[in-house]
Amino acid sequence: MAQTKILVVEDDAPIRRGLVDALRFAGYAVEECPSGDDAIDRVCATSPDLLLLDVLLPGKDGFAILEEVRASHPQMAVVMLTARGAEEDRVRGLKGGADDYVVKPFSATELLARVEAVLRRSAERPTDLRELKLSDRTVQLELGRVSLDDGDGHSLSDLETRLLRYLAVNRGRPVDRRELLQRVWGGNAHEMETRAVDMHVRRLREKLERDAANPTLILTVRGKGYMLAPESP
Amino acid sequence: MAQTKILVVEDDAPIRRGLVDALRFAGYAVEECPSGDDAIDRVCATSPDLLLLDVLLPGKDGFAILEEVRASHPQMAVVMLTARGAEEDRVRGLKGGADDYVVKPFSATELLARVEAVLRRSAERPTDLRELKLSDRTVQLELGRVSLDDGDGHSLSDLETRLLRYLAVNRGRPVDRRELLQRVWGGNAHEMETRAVDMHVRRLREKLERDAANPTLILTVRGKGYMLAPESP
DNA sequence: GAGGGTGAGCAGCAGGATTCGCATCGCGTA
DNA sequence: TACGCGATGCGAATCCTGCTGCTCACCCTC
Repeated sequence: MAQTKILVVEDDAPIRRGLVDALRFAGYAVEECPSGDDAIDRVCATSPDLLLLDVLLPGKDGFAILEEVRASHPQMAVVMLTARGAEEDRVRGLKGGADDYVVKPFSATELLARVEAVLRRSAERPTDLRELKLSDRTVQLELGRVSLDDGDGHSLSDLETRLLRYLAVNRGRPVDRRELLQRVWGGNAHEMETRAVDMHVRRLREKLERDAANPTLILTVRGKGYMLAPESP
Repeated sequence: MAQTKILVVEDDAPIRRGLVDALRFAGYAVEECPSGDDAIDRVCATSPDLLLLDVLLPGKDGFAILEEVRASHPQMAVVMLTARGAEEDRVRGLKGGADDYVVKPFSATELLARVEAVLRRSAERPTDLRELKLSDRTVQLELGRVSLDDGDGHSLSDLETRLLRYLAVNRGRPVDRRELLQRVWGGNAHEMETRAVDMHVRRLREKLERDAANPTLILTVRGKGYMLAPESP
């Protein structure tokens, strides 16, 4: 595989310098972008593997950029740089769909550790899921069909398929409704009710579960979201 | 790291002048605010590292401001300026959660000494705690999860997580119940029973301790409060 | 050592807030 | 018209949180 590419969006020149040097030294291909307003264009132009995004930027701020990036690149790995002490920034960042954050001032070691961890996680996600085995039924994800072992099944809508695929890719981890909206719906999902997710989970359950009232495949984790039950061995 | 930022809230122009000059001279970035009514907004807008707050202000007084600031920025370092002789103001200030106070009239040297001391203390508290290792279990403060090394664990409520974080940040020092109410609960916590703290400590213990009846992690220091046991080497 | 006073541990409870599930409706498109 | 999709509203379940009242442990004084 080609060299991993990282785009650094940071206005402060010395800090940017430090970031770029540290990442280059670690073997990454690094692009830099000093302005928040250009960030989206640069993301589209370079399509990096990971985006390192400062929260405090002149012009468009980090959260706005994150939102736009998520709309067009739902899968992109994003690490945010937040100021020390700004607790709520971190929460906001993570809720907004960042994969991790690093607190300024940071050590190069920590930065690299976080970046590597995020990249590893995003690499681990299987992207070529075609088939999903759930107890006694099989879902053909590219065809959007559920087939039961004992005969026929249902067909899934496009959205349902994408939702199920995302849950499958993150199998065993509860996925937040907001994250689902971000990653599955994409686009203008931020202005949607999160309850829309519930509806689709319900519809999925009706097609997948043996007893939709007592789900065993798509579990709800109170306060966290939904989770596809881990594969039983 | 960027310059340390201090917000000075003081109505008397000459005194404010003196404060600002002294602090600037010492190398701090200083913002000033002449009115008590704007103070909160300025705090939110500039998010300073330290707030220097006069008690006697036209409009909203220093204590009211302190209370509001504590509600939204429980970690912020606050030094109060009190008039000479107003003993009870100092007590009230410290009980209200100020970190220190300076008595007017003051010398620049004394002011700087106090400011530096408070900043040093608050710098010692790592604010970007994400993970807490307690003997054989790990607490993920971001997610509010306790996981035992040998399998599953519990999830912590929001309040529990904040409480534990505060104890962790002040690890090894017994923390007063009143201080906990101020810093963890924030807001209108002063009209609460301090026993509410006990309750939550108990609940934390039940989730954290191997034997909740004989705590080894969250220790009670009689007459002082609670303390997170210092890291064993 | 006895006794009183204070602080802390410990259920249990109840109000309130969240969160979920579900039924239903309306809208737009094929 | 059928279908997919999102919004809305309601009820139920669940959780969080602080209070009350009791007991127990500790400390101090006598």
